[in-house]
Order: sequence, then C-alpha cells, then structure tokens
Amino acid sequence: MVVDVEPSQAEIDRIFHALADATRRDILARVIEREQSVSALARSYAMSLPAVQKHVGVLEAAGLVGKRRSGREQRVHAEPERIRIARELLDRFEVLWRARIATMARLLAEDPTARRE
Amino acid sequence: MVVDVEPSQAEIDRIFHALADATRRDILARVIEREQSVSALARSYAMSLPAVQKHVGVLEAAGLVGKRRSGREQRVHAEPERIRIARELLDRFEVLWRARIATMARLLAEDPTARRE
DNA sequence: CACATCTACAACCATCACGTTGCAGATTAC
DNA sequence: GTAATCTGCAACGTGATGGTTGTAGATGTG
Repeated sequence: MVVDVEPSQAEIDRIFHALADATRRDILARVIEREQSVSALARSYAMSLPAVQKHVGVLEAAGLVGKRRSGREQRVHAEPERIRIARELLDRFEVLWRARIATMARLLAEDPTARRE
Repeated sequence: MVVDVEPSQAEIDRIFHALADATRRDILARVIEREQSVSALARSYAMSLPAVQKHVGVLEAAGLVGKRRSGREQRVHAEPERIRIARELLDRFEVLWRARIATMARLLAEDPTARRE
C-alpha cells in the first residue's frame, strides 16, 4: 500500500530545485545505481569536496537521497519514492491538459458557435 | 510521430528551475486550463505585474509556455510537450532504480555469498 | 484627440545559490 | 602514537533570483 502524503509547496520547491542542477542529477543517478560515500562521489567531479557535500545536502533536504553512517564514511543512497512523487506532480499537469482537451471537444460538439470564456 | 529531441543539460536545468517555484507552477496550471493574458494572470497574485512578467519569462525560457500576441494583449499558453519531457527525465531515474533492483536480484540468485564491490 | 489598458524594460535592492579555502573532529591504517 | 582519510562547518566572493518602482511604447475606447 502506498501512503502518498501530499507534499507542501515548499517541499515541492525543494524537490524541483534539487533537480535543477546537472551535478545533482548525476549524483542522484550514481547513488541510484550504487550507494556510495560522499568522498567517492566527490572524486567524480571537478570541484571541491565541500561543494559536493553541499549538493548532497540539497538532495537530502529535498528527500531525494538519505545518508547512513558506516564507520568514518557517510554512504549516500537514493530515495526512489521521493522521485516518484516528483513524477506524479508532473503527471498532474498532463491530467489538466487532457481535461482541457476533453472540455474543448465537448463544447465544440455541443455548440459549434461556442467561444471560450 | 514524436520527435523527442534530447534536451541539453542547460535546458533541463531551466525546466526544473522553472518548476521550482509555487507561483510559476500555478501560472502553468492556469494557462494549461485556459490561455490568458499576462495582466489577467497578474491579477491573481499578490505581486506586481513586472514580477509576474518575469515569472512568465522564466517559464518561456524553459519552453514550458509560449506567448502569442493578440492586439494589445500577450496571451500565454502552455507547451505540454515540454512538460512531458520533464516527466520522462524522471521516468529515467525510475528505470535506473528498477535496473539496480534487477541486478541485485540476479547476483543474489547466482551467488548468495556475493558482496557488492 | 484624449484617455485608459496591456506590455516591455531598466534600475535598484535584498537574498539566495554555488563555488572556494581553511580549520577541526572522528575514524581507520601503520 | 602517528599519519592518513572522511566528514562537517564557517567565512567569503561572485553571480543569479525575485521582488520593487518608474518610465515609455503600442493598442483599444469614448
């Protein structure tokens, strides 16, 4: 059973903001394929470790990844449920679109002289 | 037939950035339901018209909406194809996730003593 | 024409985003 | 114990964001 709590607007802001950066999208893809430490991630990018730490922090604040300490390492893993939520938000726009198409088609069928508004 | 050109990383950045604001998501939902002018949109929000103009500009730069001049009005309409692209990008993450699950299941089936890396 | 409306754009300001360097704490290896 | 590694955090600079006000052009209305 899926819980599917409704995220707040601020949470949605954080999710899309987190996805609006190529480095963060790449980090997300990497940790989906395999859980790995922050410093292991940092070696993949041409930027300092604190920079990568911040990116992971943004993803974590958005709920898209989680961290689990293992000795001195901090292993980052994906939270795919959260990604699914983002996708469903976009689905909702498409639902609106299809509803509009349906409404326009219905109006045209009922009254060919109908104007929108 | 769907063309489905691959958007650049910078374009993807713009798309998600545009979606990372509640006002812009609301504007997008409104213009999906009905094409409307910039000033009509502005009356819906507790902010100045130039602020709404900028939001529309961000959505337009991301390709999520388009503008069409009609007399002195500038009517804003949605570009649902672009929204679909964003949703497909998120689908890709879920594909990665399922692939990982499948790989782990296969490894476990082949060799129960297998360790990841 | 005179006037109101819709839009565009520039200038400005406060805040946030994204990178840096430097320092300190915790853990593992030798 | 000593050294190396992994992490966290603060301070800082630069550029982008998100809002404002003000001015001006283009279009429709009386």
